[in-house]
Amino acid sequence: MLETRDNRDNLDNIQDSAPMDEARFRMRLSEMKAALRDKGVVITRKRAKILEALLASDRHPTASEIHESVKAFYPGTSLATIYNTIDILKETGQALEIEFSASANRYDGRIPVSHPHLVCLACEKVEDMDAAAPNAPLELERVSQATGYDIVRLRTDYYGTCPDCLREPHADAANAAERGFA
Amino acid sequence: MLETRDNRDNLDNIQDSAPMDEARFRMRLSEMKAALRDKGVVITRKRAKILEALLASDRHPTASEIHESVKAFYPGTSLATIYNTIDILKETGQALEIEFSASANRYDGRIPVSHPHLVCLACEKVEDMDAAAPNAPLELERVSQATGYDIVRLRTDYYGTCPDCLREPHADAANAAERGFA
DNA sequence: CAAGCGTATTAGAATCATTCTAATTCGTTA
DNA sequence: TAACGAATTAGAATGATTCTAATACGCTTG
Repeated sequence: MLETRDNRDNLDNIQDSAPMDEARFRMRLSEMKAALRDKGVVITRKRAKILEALLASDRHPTASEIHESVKAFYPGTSLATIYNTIDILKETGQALEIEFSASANRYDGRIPVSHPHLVCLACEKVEDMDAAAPNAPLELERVSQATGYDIVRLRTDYYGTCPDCLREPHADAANAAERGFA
Repeated sequence: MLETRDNRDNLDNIQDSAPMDEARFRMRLSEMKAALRDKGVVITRKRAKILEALLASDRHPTASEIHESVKAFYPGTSLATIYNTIDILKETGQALEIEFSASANRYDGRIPVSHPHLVCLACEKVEDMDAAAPNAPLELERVSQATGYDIVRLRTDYYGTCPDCLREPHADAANAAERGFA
């Protein structure tokens, strides 16, 4: 362990995450369901929709965005159910919470382990920066050793303005609907 | 620009931030005051105390921790004044906000530019990881170029349990009073 | 099909950090 | 001393999240 890694030259790989193709979507979805069932959690129809909404959005949805999405199918759904399900996903390691105090938290069910994000301060979307993940600045174990902390998670987020918002200064959070091929 | 940097071998430098010595404290304090005056902001006695409380704490205080600290000198002080002053500090680039949604935000007036933090999930303190700053994983400009974003800030935080809390499982936020040589 | 049990779901209240508001006070300068 | 703008205040408003206590649902067993 503690292997040395050279960070040069792997920047060419950086790219924001592409929309998930349907095959990957289905695979990840059953992965999540399986993980929940393993813990004895019942996959109700509402919960299934919540998982789908989480995966279908390519902007890392908030609890309330998921809520809107689910209500299109099950109008009576309560926000509490969304939070409840998200909690289970977090506990089982199936979703990553990306905390924001200024606005609502966002959730990543596609890549539930820590990885860099691109956060647009204009439209508030959050994109994955997939390729940079292996670039993780300093590995957890190494920082643990160096600091005496028991490090369990690394958060790396880049804040700025996304290309869309750079082009159209007034593009706001509204143009960020779900895609939803589920 | 876009110079290549090798990230190997500079891990030996990692260390959490030491308490600020008095000389550095005074220097940074007048730096902050000067920056505010430049913007036409009046440095009232209360505001001076707020700056001092921000600098004196080595755990990156919350607004309400600063409030407590200031109330020891000016009992009538309102929380709104704390937030008000923090806002000015943020606007003038004199303090960095470290957002947490689960609990209150914390503020860094010592090193107001983006740098890695060590966050203890047990006692909630936030320490600077000074030496790792030059290690910044991927420079802002480089990520900007690679992604098309206009990146303005990088957040890098390591979450875990600090050495103190590892030793005493029940050390809580209470044992984190201000030092206060101001 | 009916009864019973545990989980899921609900509406609404509670919490907590933060922001807002409108009124008051302070500091400075004339 | 008067007057103006900035600073400060208490308390209300906001908004995300969590809590609570009651109800509904889904499944199993008789």
